[in-house]
Amino acid sequence: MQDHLQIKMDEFLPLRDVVFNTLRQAILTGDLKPGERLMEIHLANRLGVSRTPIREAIRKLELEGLVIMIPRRGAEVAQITEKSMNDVLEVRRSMDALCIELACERISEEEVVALKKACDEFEQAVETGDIKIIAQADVALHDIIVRATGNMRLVQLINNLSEQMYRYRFEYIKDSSQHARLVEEHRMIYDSIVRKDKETASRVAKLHIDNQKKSIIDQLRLDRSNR
Amino acid sequence: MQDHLQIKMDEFLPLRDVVFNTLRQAILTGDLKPGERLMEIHLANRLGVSRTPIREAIRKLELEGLVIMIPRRGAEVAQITEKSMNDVLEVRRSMDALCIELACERISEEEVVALKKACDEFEQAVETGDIKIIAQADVALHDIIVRATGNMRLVQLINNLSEQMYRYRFEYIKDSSQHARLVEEHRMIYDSIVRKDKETASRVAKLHIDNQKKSIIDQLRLDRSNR
DNA sequence: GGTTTGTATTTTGTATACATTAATCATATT
DNA sequence: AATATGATTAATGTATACAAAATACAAACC
Repeated sequence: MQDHLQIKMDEFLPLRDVVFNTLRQAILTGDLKPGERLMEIHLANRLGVSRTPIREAIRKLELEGLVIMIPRRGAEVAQITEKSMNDVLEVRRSMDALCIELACERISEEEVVALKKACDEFEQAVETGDIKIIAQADVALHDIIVRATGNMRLVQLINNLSEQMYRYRFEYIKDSSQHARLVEEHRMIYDSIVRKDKETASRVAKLHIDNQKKSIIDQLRLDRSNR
Repeated sequence: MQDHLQIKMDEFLPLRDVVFNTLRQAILTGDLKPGERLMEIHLANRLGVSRTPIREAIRKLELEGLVIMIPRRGAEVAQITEKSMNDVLEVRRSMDALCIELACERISEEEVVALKKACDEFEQAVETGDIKIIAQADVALHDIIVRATGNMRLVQLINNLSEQMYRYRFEYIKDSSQHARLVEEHRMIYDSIVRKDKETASRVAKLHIDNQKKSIIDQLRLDRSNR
């Protein structure tokens, strides 16, 4: 683990939640790598807190599937296998389709405007060529759709599933030959939501995931062979 | 909280997991009621352990959505609102459809046999008229289908969603006028899986949830008005 | 050489202690 | 009488202490 694991003090959150967010972020960004052990005293010293909040944070990470517990040996960052990624993508594909169908039914006028804006901003982001900006614009756009469902449980589940893909998504975005396709897909999604065309919307959403799948899995394989 | 909250000692599980399972069960069975506070010292005394494993169990229940945390006030059993139940059912409906479609593709010969057996056993369970036996047979049957997907993430997600419905499911099963319909639906599910007819299977799975929805929501309303 | 066994060390699992904040309740004041 | 206020109690948040298990490593043994 490189040493930029640092706690961001949020004055009014319990330490356990601060630690939880910190570790979660570290895992998602790859700062803490799969297989790496999370040793309590170590983390406690590094983050300048006691073991208690560390342990409580780990319990949540455990349930979230980001770390696995080995009894009497402690926690380590969960390995992402090809199988587990396929499982995630399979569910995500279906949930995204559900999201967009519900969005067709329930999206508000303001949200349609926001979605339009997000589409335009994504197009601009693509033009900058900056991966981080593009990824951020992509998240913002999808977030609008997910929230438009009004289903908070669904929001939470999608977020959890997205987590698992987080690290590997970048490779797809990096591939600039896909950018035109992405912009086009987003516009199709926008159009079909506006037209309340659930059929098309759902098809595009699934296609959207299918397109990402190959590069995510490739990246995953590459990652594994590099260890 | 009535006083049959008791710990079941599993020699080789960490206490936090034993406590987690105990509290989880207590919440699902309604032994711990929505809104009821989970006070650490009380629970610790009652279960004969210290606060530490209690707290760690609560962290997991928190992420699972079964309890909510109020800062500096502690945990209480999550209220199940009509909205949150609708959200759950909406996602569950879609996931069940996914499950059964995947099962069509991937179910093994042995699992088909097991599913047939589970169907028959459900029919027998219905004949006994015993709610608990029927509910159990129902769970067993659905479990086979979910597992037949081979998607462990999906299994985990469906289990989490089922939790939320757990308490309220019984009312539907109690209504014996629905029994014939249930048996019929199960047979249709079995048939369509054997024929690998994803279209029909998916439709029946959704219908299956839709049929349960009304009585679950009714029960929820009744539950709320009784407090 | 390889296996085994024993000891030291590390790490987790659990309990407890201390600090801080929230809730309670009685008393005083207007 | 109603509201404020202050002391008391109780609960959570955090840190630390202690016990037990796992690991690592070295010496003894075959």
